[in-house]
Amino acid sequence: MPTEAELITLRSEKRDQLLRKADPYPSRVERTHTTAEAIAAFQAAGEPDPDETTSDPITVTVVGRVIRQRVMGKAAFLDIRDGSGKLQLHYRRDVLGDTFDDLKLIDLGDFLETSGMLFRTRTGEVTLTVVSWRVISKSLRPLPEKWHGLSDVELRYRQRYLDLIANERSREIAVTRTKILRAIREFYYQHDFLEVETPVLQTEAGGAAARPFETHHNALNRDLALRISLELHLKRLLVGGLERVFEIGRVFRNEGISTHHNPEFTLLESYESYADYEDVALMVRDLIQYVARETIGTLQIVQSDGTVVDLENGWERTTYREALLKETGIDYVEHPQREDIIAVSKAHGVPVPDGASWASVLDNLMSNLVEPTFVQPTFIFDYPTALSPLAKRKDDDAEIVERFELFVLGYEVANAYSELNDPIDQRERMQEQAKKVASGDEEVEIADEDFLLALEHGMPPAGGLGVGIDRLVQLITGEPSIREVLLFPAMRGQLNETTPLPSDRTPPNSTNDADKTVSPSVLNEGDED
RNA sequence: GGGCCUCUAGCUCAAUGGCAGAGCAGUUGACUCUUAAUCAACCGGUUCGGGGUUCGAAUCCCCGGGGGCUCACCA
Repeated sequence: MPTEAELITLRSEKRDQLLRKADPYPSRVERTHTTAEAIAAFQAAGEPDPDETTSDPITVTVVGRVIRQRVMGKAAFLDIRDGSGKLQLHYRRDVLGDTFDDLKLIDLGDFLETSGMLFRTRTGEVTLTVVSWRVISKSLRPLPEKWHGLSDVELRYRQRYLDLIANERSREIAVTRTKILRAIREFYYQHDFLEVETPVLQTEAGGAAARPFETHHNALNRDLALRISLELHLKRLLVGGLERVFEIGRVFRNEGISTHHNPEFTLLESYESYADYEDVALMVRDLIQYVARETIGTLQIVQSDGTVVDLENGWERTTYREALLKETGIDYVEHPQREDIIAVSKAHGVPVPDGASWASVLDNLMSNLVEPTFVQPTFIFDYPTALSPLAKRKDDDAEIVERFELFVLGYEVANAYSELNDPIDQRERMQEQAKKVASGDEEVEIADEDFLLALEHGMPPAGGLGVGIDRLVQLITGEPSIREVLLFPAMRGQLNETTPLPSDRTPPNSTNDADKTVSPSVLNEGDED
């Protein structure tokens, strides 16, 4: 009787019947082996046959969620899954007696605790002969289909738990992501970096050119912003004498959503005193190679479209000026005037937004015409000073800073510089940025007095790095959309209305007197609510 | 925000202007080595919402909503 409401009602009634026998939601559960451990133990013992008296059978208690059910009269096979894998269970009426019939109360999705002996079936599958079993969690809603699984992208993102249940690939990505984070931490620990945490709520969001989210602190009656980068606080720590620090943290940018942008994303930043951007370039290459080796065991990474990214050999270096010149024939230093660069941009078919500064027009050119061409890992060194208010100028050219960005698959994966530690220059550069706000450029670095105060106490020379973790995970998993590597990507609106549970469910403690086996016909008539 | 595509049973999908269907899941029955178990019967719909055109709309048109891709935006 399957509208969704009816499916739920049926399961609820099975729950009630289970309640009369035992609590289907016990808090204490027994488990001697994961399913993977059980199979391994069976094999390690030489696969003793429980029907033979010559050897001791392997007896285990395992737990897991029922994902398939094949009932054949007086015997049944159930597949359960736990975090380690799957195990087939064999229920036999001649072994279980009356408790065999309780299988009727089991639905796909329920969690079981089962004890018994392992054997190998005729068709070769390691299987548990169930001697005793019980329900340890009853599922009230039907799961996605067992074969086709869940493919509706919207449901996969909004109800990720269903995606994780139904799709192996989804579990794989989630696991790879945590392995990547662990490998990053290991790498930094090995290099004597301290992992630190800095504020998410800030009076002014700085360290990057992006629009922040605004919020409000009631007790202080004060507007606050969610951070857009980690940079300015981490540098304060360098001032304080922590020589090597890193943070992996969520930052928030009030911008559009795309296959490479989510409003909140995970940023890695690290700062190393007495290093410069050349040191950082070597480090980031080592870091990414280390992460790839530790997580997927290869440096040749196949993307979903078949492109192979080679993290072993690429790593070409070019400069900002060279890259633009080579790809477009434009030598930007020959176009120092705003009107001039705008004309060049338009001549190359790149539209110019109203009020764009010289720097943003130039940057636009790069991101439209040049960056997409770098598929294999490529460093672009030496950015125009106007684009990089927090980076140190080159010794021999004040208009260029010691900065590089790393591009893979046409998008930015890392950004680094020799950090600007001259407080006077820093103040002027921030004030320069402030002027852009006046002329209509909304996304610029703001002058942060607290940060400048720290710098004025002296910050050691340092090399800093920022890596978009979500994009790195995309690269390593080969996923073309950032939403696939975020467990809960940002979605517009809400989950569609769902079928509520029946309202007359009795809570476990209030003993309900018998009677209430509602017949299907009764259910059909009553359209309550 | 623009363009293109998309939304049908719990899930996966058919039906292109003419009675809204199948598989899985579910219920009942048969079945003690199955594994997408099998066999039989049954149950299941606000076709995303609203309006319109038409004798007749899942289908065509308009408005709105969700989602995907893409462009713009976005280091």
